[in-house]
Amino acid sequence: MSYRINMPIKKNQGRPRDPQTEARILQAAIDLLLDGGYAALSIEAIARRAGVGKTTIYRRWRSKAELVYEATFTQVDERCMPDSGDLMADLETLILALVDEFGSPRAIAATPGILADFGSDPAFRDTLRDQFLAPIAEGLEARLKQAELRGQLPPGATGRLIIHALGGTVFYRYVVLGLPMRPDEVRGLVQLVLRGALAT
Amino acid sequence: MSYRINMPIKKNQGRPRDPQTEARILQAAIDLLLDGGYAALSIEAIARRAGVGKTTIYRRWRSKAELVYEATFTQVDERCMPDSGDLMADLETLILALVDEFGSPRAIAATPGILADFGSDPAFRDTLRDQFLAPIAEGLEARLKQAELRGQLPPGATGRLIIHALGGTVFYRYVVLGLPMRPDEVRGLVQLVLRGALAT
Amino acid sequence: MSYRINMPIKKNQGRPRDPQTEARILQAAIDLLLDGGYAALSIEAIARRAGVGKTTIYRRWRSKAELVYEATFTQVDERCMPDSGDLMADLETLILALVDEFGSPRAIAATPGILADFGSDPAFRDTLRDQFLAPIAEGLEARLKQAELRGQLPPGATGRLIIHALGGTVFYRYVVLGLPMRPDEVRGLVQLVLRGALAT
Amino acid sequence: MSYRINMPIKKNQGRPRDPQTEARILQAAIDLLLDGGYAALSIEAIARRAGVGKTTIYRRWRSKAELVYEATFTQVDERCMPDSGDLMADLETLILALVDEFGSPRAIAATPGILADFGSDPAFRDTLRDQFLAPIAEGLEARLKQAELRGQLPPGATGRLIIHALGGTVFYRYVVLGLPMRPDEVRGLVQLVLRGALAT
DNA sequence: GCCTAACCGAGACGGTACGTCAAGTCTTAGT
DNA sequence: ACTAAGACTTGACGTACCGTCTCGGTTAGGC
Repeated sequence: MSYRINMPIKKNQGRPRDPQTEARILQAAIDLLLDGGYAALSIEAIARRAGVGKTTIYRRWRSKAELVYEATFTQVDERCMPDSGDLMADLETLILALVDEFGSPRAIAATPGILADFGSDPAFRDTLRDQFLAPIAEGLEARLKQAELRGQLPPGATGRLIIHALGGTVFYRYVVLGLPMRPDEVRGLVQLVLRGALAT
Repeated sequence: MSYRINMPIKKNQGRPRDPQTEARILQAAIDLLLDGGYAALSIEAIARRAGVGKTTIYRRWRSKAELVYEATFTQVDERCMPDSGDLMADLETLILALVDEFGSPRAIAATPGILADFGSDPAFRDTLRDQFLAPIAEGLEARLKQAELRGQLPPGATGRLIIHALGGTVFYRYVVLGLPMRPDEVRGLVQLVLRGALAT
Repeated sequence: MSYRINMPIKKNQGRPRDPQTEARILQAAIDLLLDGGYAALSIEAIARRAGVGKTTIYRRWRSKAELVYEATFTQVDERCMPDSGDLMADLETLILALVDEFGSPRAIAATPGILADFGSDPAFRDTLRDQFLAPIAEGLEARLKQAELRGQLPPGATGRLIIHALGGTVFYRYVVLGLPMRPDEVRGLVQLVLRGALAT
Repeated sequence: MSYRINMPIKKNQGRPRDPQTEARILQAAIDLLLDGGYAALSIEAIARRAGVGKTTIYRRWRSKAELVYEATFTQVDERCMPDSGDLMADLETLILALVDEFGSPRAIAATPGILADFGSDPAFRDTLRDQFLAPIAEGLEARLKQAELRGQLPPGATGRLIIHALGGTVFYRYVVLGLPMRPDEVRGLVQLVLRGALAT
């Protein structure tokens, strides 16, 4: 269910893992990420900085990408779709939150690298999609469906398209172009897409 | 102007470069890219397969990313904005061409890696933007401006947003999700965005 | 007195050691020694094969060398100098027994490694000399002294030299050259050395 | 022909190996051997001290044992059998030279480890036998054969036995017991063995 | 019938070294 | 000046063991 794999299999055998160790590793990864970037990041360096053996890292994460992913995106599961009744306002809130998360220095530093490593590994891409994006997308999709039923949106299969257009634009700005999005740009984007959907 | 750097400095001294060598290197890069992915690609392997010294490669490209970029995206400059008078049809044509290019196996294999390597190098990101994206974006922007003047689009600075929304969605589908876009999805996207712009 | 160290300190407190555990460990060591050699032997592997925790091994032996030594050479103390009156026959008997012990597959596999590990540890070398070689050497020396008194050997300090020549030749054949000694070669050796001593 | 393996195959292709590099590596190995012993020696440490990449070492030697062997025993080929007419004096000279070589601190530190590593590798043991011991043994054997023809030794196949007894005793003293041999002990050994052979 | 202490298995932990791979630079001989 | 080959230093890879430690749990004798 989790993107983490090396959970201990048997229940309570052996010395239990030190929970602080994990925090130290993740923090070391973030620190190094911020001052060297993803490419300059190595498991060795993380281990060195965290004061930890390499095995201790490999015991927990299968690859640099998974480790950095966990170090970078954490609040994922807590995010949920707001529902104020005003669809456009809710979408704006959601995208602003997305921008907030993707616009953080650590996310900017980490995302392209993670994407590249996940690109060659389908399982990892699924992880990303399921763990990180799916929750948002599902909440959003449900909200759109609901809006459709309420008559706020015309019926049709535009839901997925809206999601991809909103998410894609944000990704594009941050990952490809490296240009942050101002709040008014977010509002403009939501208006553009939502009006387009309404006009269908 | 070009992302290629190591042009011979002095004029015509010494043995001239073998023009076939370049082709062999690019072909080797493509071959290896297709069956191992970007991460499994190394200058050494390319040199080995092309039957070429490593120096010969380093003389021509500054990095793996630049080499792969050139090997992957070539028809770039030749593309231009169609102008049939029907804006929506023209946009559809353009995005279909973009999808065609991004959807090719070699582009799918190369893009995330190139992006990651460019992400940490601002100069390289500019290269990408200028060489690859700017020509499209500029043509598109001009076309939109023209449409605005013709009264086919309401006045306002939505041009850049439209471009980012269109490009971003394609990028998101191919690079992040790994899902190809069908022609009808492209048409849906163009309609969504354009109608949104019109409704502003 | 013994090369084994970690005997329980306090008398009979706590759960007593399971005597079978020791046997299982030694057996595991022998098995692994026979199919992988001394170098491929690790405490971890022994523990794994014996179904035992590593601590259980470290509680009993200080090092791999000590463990393997005990696993390999066991009948040592029981051997004693034969005394039939015929010195040459007795020596032959003794050396044949030595050859028997050194020629066993497990001894061949273990000896060079043990020697190497003991080489850097003077205390361990003494252990080897005292525990393993000294009993033989002493019995032999006494026997030679006796022969001297009986007039079967000329007086002089050749005793130790004889011992080293006999032991060294066996060692050289098995450890250095890896060539087994046939019984007739053993007889030849004893004759050579003893006649040499008599001719002094 | 040589125990070194990774000689360049093709003739004069590529950058030639720096001859000084080899010397630096061997010297580093000797230095570390002398103050830490064979067991504490690692390829990494040698590379570090020699200021050399690990690959540069692996390019030249297959294993630590081969490298140390070359670093330790070098004058091998130059040694030859003296022939003064006096067999016993010649043997004494030879064994004194052997003692000299095996008694050096570096040889004492290296030999047990080399032997152990060679023990599990038959090819390496052959190397040792052929490269190092065979030249001595052959010269010695020829000399003994000659002595036999001259009537200085009784006819018979005692040659090999004599060689093993002499060499074995020296090995035993240095490698197993760690006891140096004094010149008078060497003389005693030669006398013992040679008189034994004469008495046959 | 507890208590205490040692035993035991499992496995986490910080290390060190392994042998391999690729990076980018340099140095040959030859074109 | 170009080329192919390959030596060179550097540094990271992922794995294997080292010897120590920390758990839950067992097994005895002494109180």
